[in-house]
Amino acid sequence: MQYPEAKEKFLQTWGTLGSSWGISRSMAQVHALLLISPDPLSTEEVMEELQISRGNANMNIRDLMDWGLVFKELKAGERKEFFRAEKDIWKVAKQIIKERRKREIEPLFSVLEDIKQVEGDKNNRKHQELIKAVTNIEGVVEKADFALEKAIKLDENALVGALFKLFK
Amino acid sequence: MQYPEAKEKFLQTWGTLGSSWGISRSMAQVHALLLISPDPLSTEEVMEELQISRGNANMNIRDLMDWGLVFKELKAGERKEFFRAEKDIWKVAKQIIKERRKREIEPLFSVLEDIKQVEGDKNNRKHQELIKAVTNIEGVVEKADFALEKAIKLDENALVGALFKLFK
DNA sequence: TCTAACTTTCAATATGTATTGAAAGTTTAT
DNA sequence: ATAAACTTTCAATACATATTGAAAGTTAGA
Repeated sequence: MQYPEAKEKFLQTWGTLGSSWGISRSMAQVHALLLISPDPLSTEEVMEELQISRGNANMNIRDLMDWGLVFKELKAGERKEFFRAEKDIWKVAKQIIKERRKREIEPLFSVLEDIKQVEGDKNNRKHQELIKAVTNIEGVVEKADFALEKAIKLDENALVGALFKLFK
Repeated sequence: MQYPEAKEKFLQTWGTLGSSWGISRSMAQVHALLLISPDPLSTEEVMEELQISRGNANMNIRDLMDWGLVFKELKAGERKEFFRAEKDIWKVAKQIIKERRKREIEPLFSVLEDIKQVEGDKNNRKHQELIKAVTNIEGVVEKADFALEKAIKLDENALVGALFKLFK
C-alpha cells in the first residue's frame, strides 16, 4: 500500500469511528486530516484535500475548535487563518471525555431529576418501575461520571497501572 | 408532572442519549420502554405504545437481543413472544461496553495495523506524520481497551473505590 | 474611507438512514 | 395437509441530517 491509499484509509477509518460514536463523519475527517498533517492547514487546503465545500470546511473546523481539539494558528505575513490539531492522542481522548461530560451528563442528570418528581399513585406498578429505573440510572451515571472525572486526571499509564493492581 | 408525561420524557431522553452515542433513536426508545415496563411486552404492545410499525418494532427488538440487552420470554399457553429488558443498569452498561469493544476496537486495530504497513519514503514528512499518528492512536486505544476490560469485571463500587484511593 | 482578502451564515438541496407495510416465511395445532 | 397465528424480510418511501454555494459580514491595509 502506498501513501495516498494509506492516507485515504486513515481518513475513512477515523470518519467511520466518529460517526459510530455520534460525531459527524466529516467533522471526524477534517480532524483526521489535521492529525496527519505535518503543518497547519488553511480552510482552502482542507476543502481541496477532502473535496468539500467552503461552508462545510468552515463549520467543521469551527466545531473542532469548540471541542478544543483544533487551534487557530496565524502565519507571519499571511492574512489567512491556519489550523492545527492537538496530536497527543491521550490529550485528545481526555478532551473529548471532558466535553461529553459537560455536554451530556449534566443535562441528563437534570432531566432524570425532573422525571423522578412524577406525581401520582406511588403504589402503581408502572409508576414504581419508572422511578426504579430512573434511580438506578442516576446511580450508575453518577459513578461512571466520577470514574471518568478521575481517569482524565491521570496519565494513561497510571490508569492502566491502577486497574492492573486490582487484578494482580 | 403526571405519569404519562414522565414516561414520555423518559422515552425521549433515552432516545436522544442513544442517538448521540451512535445508537439508533428508536432502538433506544424500545429499550427505554422495556426498561420501565413491569412485565414483558409483546411486539404488538411495543408497536402500540411507541406508535411504530411492525417491521420497525421487530427489527429493533431483534437488535436489542443481539446486543444482549433484551431477552425473549415465552408465556405458558401463549404462542406470541414476549420481551423483557435487563434492568440492572450496571449490567446494561457493562454489556454495552463489552459489545462495543468487540464490534469496534478489534476491527479498528486491524485497520490501523494495515495502515502502518504503508510503503514508501520513510523520510517524507507526511509519511512520518501518518505513521506517528497511527502508532500514537494504537497506544491509547490499547490502554483504553485494557482499562475497559478490567473495569467491566468490577462492580461499580469497586471501580469508584479504586480510583478514589488514587486521589486520597 | 474604500477595497480586496478572507470568514461566516443560511436557505436550498442532496444524501444517508430509519420507517413502513404488505408479502413471504415459519411454526403450531388439528 | 391445511389453516391460523405469528415473525421476518425488503423494496418503496419518508425523514432527519449533512452539504452546498452564494450572499452577507468582517477585517486589515492602502
